[in-house]
Amino acid sequence: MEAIESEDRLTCSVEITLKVIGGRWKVLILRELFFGVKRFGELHRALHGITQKMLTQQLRELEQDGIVDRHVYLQVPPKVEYSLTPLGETLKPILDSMHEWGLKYLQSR
Amino acid sequence: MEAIESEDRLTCSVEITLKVIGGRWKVLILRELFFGVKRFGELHRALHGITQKMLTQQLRELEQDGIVDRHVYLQVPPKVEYSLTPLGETLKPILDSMHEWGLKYLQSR
DNA sequence: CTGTATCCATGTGGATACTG
DNA sequence: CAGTATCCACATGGATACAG
Repeated sequence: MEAIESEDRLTCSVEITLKVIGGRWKVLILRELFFGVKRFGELHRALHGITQKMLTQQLRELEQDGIVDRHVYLQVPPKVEYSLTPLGETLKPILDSMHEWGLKYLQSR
Repeated sequence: MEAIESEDRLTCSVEITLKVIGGRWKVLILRELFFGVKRFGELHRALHGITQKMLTQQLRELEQDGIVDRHVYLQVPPKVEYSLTPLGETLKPILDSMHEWGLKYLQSR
């Protein structure tokens, strides 16, 4: 799952949404960011098992897709904060309903 | 994306939902089935570019996940109809909101 | 602390041919 | 008509080491 490129010709806008949130770790990253602003290290600790490469990669894609904002503090040691953009916030109802559906799905099996 | 196995230990129920609908062609297949019962060949023609293998594979996974129902008519030539299960129908609001979000996303860029 | 760079294993999806 | 069976290319994701 990579960031959405202009060459993409997705036939269905559902696929657009799926491409934005469909990365291996993206919904987990978004869940953390719904709680508030997080630093790189905080995200790294919160998402057990993710590698630095993957975290960076997924964050870059979310950034390119306009979902998360990256704020770099020019200091040593470096400090980078990630937060949801207004567009990113609009994903919350969808993620919530997917959460609800997932729970019901598990109960029904 | 494969069917959900009992060994899966997904930390977040959003991921469950994503796993069910996240296959390469699944949301497109679901869109067709929201219109009503469809035969294998109808789906094959509707989803331009999908191979028989992929269509079969994605349908099997949706079937295993309890989303679609497969009805085989014992006749020659064979006839197989696919439809949404009640559980599958409950996905419609989510797909609808993803559709809405995708549209707004495209407009905002 | 917050990343890059490299290399590599695996999975996912696709082309093609064949079948009950 | 509705599939299976092979074979294969590429993308995705991960381990590890290194860097500003």
